[in-house]
Amino acid sequence: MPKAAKKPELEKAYDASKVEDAIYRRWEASGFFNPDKLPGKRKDAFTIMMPPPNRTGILHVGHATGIAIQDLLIRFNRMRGKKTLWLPGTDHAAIATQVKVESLLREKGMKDPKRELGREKFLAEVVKFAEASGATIVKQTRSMGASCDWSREAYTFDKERNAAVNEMFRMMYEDGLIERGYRVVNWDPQFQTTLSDDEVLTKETKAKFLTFTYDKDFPITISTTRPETKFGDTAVAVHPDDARYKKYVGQTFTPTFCGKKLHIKVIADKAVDPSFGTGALGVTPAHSMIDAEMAERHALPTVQVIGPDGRMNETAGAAFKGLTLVEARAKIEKMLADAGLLKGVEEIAQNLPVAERGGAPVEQLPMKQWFIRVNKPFTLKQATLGKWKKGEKVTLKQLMREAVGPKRTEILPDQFTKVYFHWIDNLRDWCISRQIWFGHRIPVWYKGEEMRVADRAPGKGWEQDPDTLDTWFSSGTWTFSTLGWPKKTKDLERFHPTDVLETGRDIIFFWVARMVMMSTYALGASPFKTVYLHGLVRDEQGRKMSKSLGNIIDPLDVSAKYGTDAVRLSLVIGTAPGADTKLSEEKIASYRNFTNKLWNISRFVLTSVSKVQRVPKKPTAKTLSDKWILARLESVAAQASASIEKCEFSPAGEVLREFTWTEFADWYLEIAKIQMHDAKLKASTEKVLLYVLENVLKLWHPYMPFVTEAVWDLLAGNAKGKKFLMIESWPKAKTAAAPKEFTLLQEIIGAIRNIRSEYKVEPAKKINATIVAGARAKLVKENAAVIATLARIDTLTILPKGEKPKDAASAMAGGVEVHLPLAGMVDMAKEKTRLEKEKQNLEGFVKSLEAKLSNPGYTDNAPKEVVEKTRQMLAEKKEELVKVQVALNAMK
RNA sequence: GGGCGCUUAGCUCAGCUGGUUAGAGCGACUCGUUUACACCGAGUAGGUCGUGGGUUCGAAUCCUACAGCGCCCACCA
Repeated sequence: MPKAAKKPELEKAYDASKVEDAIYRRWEASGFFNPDKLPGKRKDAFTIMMPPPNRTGILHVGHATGIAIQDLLIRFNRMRGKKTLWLPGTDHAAIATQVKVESLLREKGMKDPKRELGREKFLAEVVKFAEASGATIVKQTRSMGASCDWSREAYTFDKERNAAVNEMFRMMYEDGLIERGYRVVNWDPQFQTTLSDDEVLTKETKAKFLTFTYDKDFPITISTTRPETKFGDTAVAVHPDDARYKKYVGQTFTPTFCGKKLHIKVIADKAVDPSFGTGALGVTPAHSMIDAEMAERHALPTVQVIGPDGRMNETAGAAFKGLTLVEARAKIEKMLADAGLLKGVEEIAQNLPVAERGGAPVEQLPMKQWFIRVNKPFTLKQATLGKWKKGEKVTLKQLMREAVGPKRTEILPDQFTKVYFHWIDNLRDWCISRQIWFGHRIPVWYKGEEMRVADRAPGKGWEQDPDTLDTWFSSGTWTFSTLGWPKKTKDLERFHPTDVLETGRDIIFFWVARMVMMSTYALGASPFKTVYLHGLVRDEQGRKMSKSLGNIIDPLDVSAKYGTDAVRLSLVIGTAPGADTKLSEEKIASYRNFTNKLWNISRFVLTSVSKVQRVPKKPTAKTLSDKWILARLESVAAQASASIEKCEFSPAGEVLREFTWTEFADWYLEIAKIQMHDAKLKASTEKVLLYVLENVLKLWHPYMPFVTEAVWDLLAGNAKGKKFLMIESWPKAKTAAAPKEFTLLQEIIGAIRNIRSEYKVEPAKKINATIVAGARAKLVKENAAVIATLARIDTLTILPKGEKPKDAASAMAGGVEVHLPLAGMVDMAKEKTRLEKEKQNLEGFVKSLEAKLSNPGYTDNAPKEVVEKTRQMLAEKKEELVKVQVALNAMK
């Protein structure tokens, strides 16, 4: 044990790299990351499920942002006495990981890794990679200081999560929500798999827009950018009101298009825009989802002419079979031109659908796949969202819509609620089967014509569906599969629904919506109370970070250089939810400066007090400055707490920063130096210093866990029952009015400093000051030492009100006059105009408030607090009005 | 095409439901090494709040039109 009186030795500059690892190891060893091991009675739970990073590589700065925000919330709530669970994990990310491993194997010289290795060996490679990647991610998450419960770590592809996936599939299948069907799907010819609508992006390209007829006898001219699909046309659609084509509607033609005979029915559909192109369009039900919908309305047959290999198939005719789409397109154009059928070629801008991964053009093809039906009513097995009872019929879409909104799941920033609803309204059935090897195998077994849904083979001769599930199917269960579902565990009961989901705004549809769907469906409750979305972290010029631009800021690199706390601050302060943020090393360096500032504040306090000790209770304030700093601390704690509760991390951080740097360090610390010279004030000043420091450390802990814990260790090092700052209790927060006299004191000091620089008094030279203090004489007298030191005055003379300082010439000789109150310097004419304007404004304001309060519609309907606040404001404004009037009268 | 935003100091942004003289950080400039900190301190300069109109006693804030920028969704075939 160190001796009680021994003072800590602190380095001049804070060196994060020397302390962080050890601190994290001590936190982890304490067990306090685990909610079950937290001390004290903790009734309320606070839960965050960490969005599992993909096991495709390493953490980037976006992950670091998430970790910083989530850890902030977790540490804040842990200190506030909540039973906090932050459950970490990783995502197998099916397609992304498989694609990554494939390309790694190619780099090693394999030409077609999947074919060369076969399913089993290839999967072994993927698993090996995923394991290594998972280990890296965990290590990196630790180094960011994440206080998550590693004992509950989950993986979207482990046994428990597989059980949850299978159970979810079974339930939905039995409710008729999962269905196998032959439908037009998004097909990625490069990776040979289906994609969900959300995995398809658009890319702007130029395309040839051909206008032509199928053959010379066909009466209607159509246009397309994709002539190769026209072999699959089964109709031509026109608008019902289009007079040009009315006579053909209902007729069937059998034109020969580039050597292939078609059966074309002319149909009328309101979806057709008569003003675009020729006002007629060839309907290709097999290769366009829009056309497929039209085909459904008109009972048209589907003819597939493009194969899964991205080439023309035999239905397109012998002359075209095997051609790539580009080849076929050129050939058709030439044939049409040669036959004199081509009426026009135009170059137009077109949005080409491409795969999110790989970027290959996506084809729309009819295929037999598994779908989740979002518009199909099913019978609820439990009361849901407080709106529906067990046994009622609803659709998944209804559930997803109802779960979000005021008093339900709240999305921050608010404007994303609209985006969410917009997406829900346009949502189509979700294709969940993928022709990817890496992923949860579809739990369906076939034997001849028979089909069963089961975890394991139902018997001999059954073969499992070769496909796997869309990775978001398993991620959708994340908030509850991580707690043991489908088993009815204690964790599930205690920690679900979770409190906050913090994630990137780019996966609101992919993930957030799917979690809402799965949780409301399976558990009858929305999976989280608040969704906090962060934006993209960009470089200092606002560009996306990418390897090719070489502008990537690796959170681990900069953490090593500037300290993890600095990196976390730079990601949390100065950013707004949902908005993209720009990050630069300069910004990180400025927050490193702040961590160092806090370190040095601590160093000063710890080395200048006679005894390092904790001061748990608010000490007695002996001076104006003591009163001021203690009141400010309380207000700041109240403000910061309120802001953090509302997930306003940046404002809270700014308030704390302002308090710590400007108020505590620049003002109070300087004053404390003076007070500590006074034997009568020494002991009390030390207590104030220690007390404020202790609370500053607490308030900052969620933002900068490492440096605060490091200092705490020094502060509480000798205390009995020493604990981690991590589990200390959050400062009690009340708003307290700081004494206004202190502001005046600051003004006096400022005024003298100004005069010094006005007279260009050399800095080292002390001056004499005569203060005409008037009514403030008491204040000046009591704080004479502070004024004299901070303003560097040698002798301070306080003159009673009305008496003028003697010689103006003394200023030249180093004597300075300070006239107080400062209002004496104000231009009277200007002041009068200002006051008159203010009077007018106040009168109007008072009038409007009175009108508001005399309106029963307002007083009866508005919330009580709001009405009360209005009353208070009225009283305040009336008082102000009187003051303004008095001031005006005094001027006359 | 539909939807959602943004435009405030040289740069990055705060500014909540209208209410003192519009703020912060970074940068610039001046001064200063006083034993917590130069990863620092004391100061200074810099804004007709995108433009026009409107509502109001009062507008950066509300409404409206316009201009510029961004994001999301859909694809006109």
